[in-house]
Amino acid sequence: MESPTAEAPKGNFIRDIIDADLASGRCKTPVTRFPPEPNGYLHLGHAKSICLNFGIARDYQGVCHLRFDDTNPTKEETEYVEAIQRDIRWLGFDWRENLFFASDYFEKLYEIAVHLIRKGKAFVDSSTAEELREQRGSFTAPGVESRFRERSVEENLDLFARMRAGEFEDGAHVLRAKIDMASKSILMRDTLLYRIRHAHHHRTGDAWCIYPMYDYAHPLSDALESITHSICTLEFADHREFYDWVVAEAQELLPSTPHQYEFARLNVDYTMMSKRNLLTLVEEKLVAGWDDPRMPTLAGLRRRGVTPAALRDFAEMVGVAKANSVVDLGKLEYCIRNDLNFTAPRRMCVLEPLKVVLTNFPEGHAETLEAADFPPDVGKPGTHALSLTRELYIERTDFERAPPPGFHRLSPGAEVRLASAYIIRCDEVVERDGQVVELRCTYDADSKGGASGRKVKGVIHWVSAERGVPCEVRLYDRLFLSEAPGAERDFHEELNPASLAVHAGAIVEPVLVGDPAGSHYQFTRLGYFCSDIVDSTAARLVFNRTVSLRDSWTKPVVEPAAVLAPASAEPKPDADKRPGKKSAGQRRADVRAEDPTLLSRLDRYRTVLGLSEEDADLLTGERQISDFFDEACGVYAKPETIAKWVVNDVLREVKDQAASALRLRPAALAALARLVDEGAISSAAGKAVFAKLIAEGGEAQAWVERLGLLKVEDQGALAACIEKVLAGSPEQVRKYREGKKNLLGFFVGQVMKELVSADPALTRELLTKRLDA
RNA sequence: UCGGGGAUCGUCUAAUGGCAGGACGCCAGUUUCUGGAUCUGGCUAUCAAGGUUCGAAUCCUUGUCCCCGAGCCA
Repeated sequence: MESPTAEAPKGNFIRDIIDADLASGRCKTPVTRFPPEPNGYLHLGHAKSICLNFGIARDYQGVCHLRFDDTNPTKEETEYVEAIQRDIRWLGFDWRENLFFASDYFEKLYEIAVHLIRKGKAFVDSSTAEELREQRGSFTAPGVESRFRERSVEENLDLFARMRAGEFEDGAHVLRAKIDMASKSILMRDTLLYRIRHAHHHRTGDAWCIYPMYDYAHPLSDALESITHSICTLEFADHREFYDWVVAEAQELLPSTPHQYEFARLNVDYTMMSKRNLLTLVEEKLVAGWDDPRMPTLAGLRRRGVTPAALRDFAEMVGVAKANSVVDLGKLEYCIRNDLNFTAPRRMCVLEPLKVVLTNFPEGHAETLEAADFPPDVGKPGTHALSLTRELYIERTDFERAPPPGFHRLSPGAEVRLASAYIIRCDEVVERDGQVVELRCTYDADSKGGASGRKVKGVIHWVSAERGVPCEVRLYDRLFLSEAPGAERDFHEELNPASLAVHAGAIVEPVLVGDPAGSHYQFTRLGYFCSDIVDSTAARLVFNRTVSLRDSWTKPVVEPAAVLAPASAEPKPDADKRPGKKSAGQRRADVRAEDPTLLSRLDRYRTVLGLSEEDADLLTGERQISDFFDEACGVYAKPETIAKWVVNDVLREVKDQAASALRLRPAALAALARLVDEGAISSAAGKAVFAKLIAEGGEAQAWVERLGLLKVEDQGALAACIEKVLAGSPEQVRKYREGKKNLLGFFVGQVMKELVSADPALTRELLTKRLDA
């Protein structure tokens, strides 16, 4: 029960890739990196990335570098560099000696640029920004080549040197890669490498006036650091092609070849995660700063009282995948509670005090009680002293003049227990101007402790009026009213006006007065709190509510989102008149239109061979496929059978290679089809042989013999195998007989694993008979 | 419109041709000096349609929907 946050890493597709790379020897130990740009504070989304990258390094005995991607001097500041390091350390990760800056590589990057120019792979373009934009083309239209594209190497070298020397104004020239302006990917259309920026850099000062672009600097930085797995978010997937291009072109000057992998960035509902918008919140003073407890920044979460362990647990819980998703804020809250429940000592604090006088308690007397720091189920020792006096405060909301049904708290004549103390009964309600101002109660002096035998349904928190300490308590709600702030409209309109509620007149137990700022508590029945690391002082205690307790009594009255007027129903532009992508079917038709042979074969396949419309279409979309099919039919004249094999199995294999590159020969496929057709081998065995033919080539018959796949005629062997499998899985047999019939597949699978040559159809039949007997 | 990436319980995520599993959430009960925590039980999913296969979330085909991309930002 002690450490609920297991933090045992789940697998994910990136770890699968690393496992495979390790197994194949592509890399010995993984080297990852976390590459923030120092232009803002780290947030929840970064936490996921940090946990991923540093987590891999930790679990594989690898290394994770911290590298600042500081290639844009106009946006980056040292303040951010420091804050980022502080936040990563706080989260619990350590880059050891591996702290890097892209700006450390500026000289090397320049050298590589010169190398590219010499190779004729880069040129200085003197077009204006506007010309560049126009010439880039669009999604549908190719770009046009710059009129500066064919400058000589010498001229490029000269110009680039003078760019560096500061001879030109900002924007006068850029260095571009020379790739292909007609590329389908806009990012490959002579990608920009360097721009002129006469700006002061936070680290290199005024040493440079040309700065590399991300697309150029990032892959090279990875390569220079021998990063093995460069993990980034999905929106960079399009950049991978250029990433590979630069690394390949600069290979001679690089110690390694890194690879990029992309995962889906974290989104959390009711939370805005874009750095740009977060900066706006800060700049417009809509929040108290980057560390405002309502911010999703690590600094804000820390100040709010969220623990690093909770964040790590959360990162683990949300997983790593490639599908865009929006995570419930409730999951984060769960992780926070699940950590703090075991670590935050219980104290009592009254937010809205209502005075209670214990009429049968002696005036001027204080009874010292012992209160447990944790409830018994947490299993942690520790107590603290608590003073009970004649006058005390309870929570105003814990009293109801006319209690609703099911109300377990105080009401006229009702009894309730003061936590860690006695049971009291409300005898009299004192009102002034229709307001309840005081409750006069009597306490049962024999009701202390569980041993008294007296039980009441309600237990409420309280603080001695004489001994309690005034304090300020800040309650937070989500900063935004809408699930996806900024998605449908300007986020300013979606700010939650009630995101901060200050209780300036709260009263807390005196024991926590000397505790250091940032101490965590559970204020009983209210939630988890943390003394504010900025504003709380000994003279004036200030607490932030990190998260409330789960509450199965107070139902949410109004869903805050409901308050928001529906966004003006702006229909998505041409959602209905989307022309539809050019389908593969269309492409096949296009190919046939150019090739009369295919066209006539289409007709022949349908009419003479009697193939279905669909198969005939599929087989005539590409000359090589059609040839393959014809050749196979020539060897084994069963067109429908061959068509099935080609359509369902061969087509898959030619997705990323040409049919002519296949090791599988048409004749071999034909022979295989015949073996299956004639019942010599089962279709399952056929698939196995097919896989071998694809991987290694050869003849079907030879593989059948080598793998021992000839169908077993001996039913005795099969029956014995079935018995063995059933005996080995009594639990499954029981479940099957109880009605879980789809376990049949499990049994067939077991038998096939045991006896590869078994006929699955027969196996299934025998199995069914045996199990249903 | 072109290119890239996706689609599994309400949410997040597993299952790599063989038991659709876990977590959050929700509901009911248990228990409790926190209407907390615990424990027990329950809830709900393979985008659609065809095909291949003894067997498909997984392979083939077609279709639908969603996200990203035309900064001298990262």
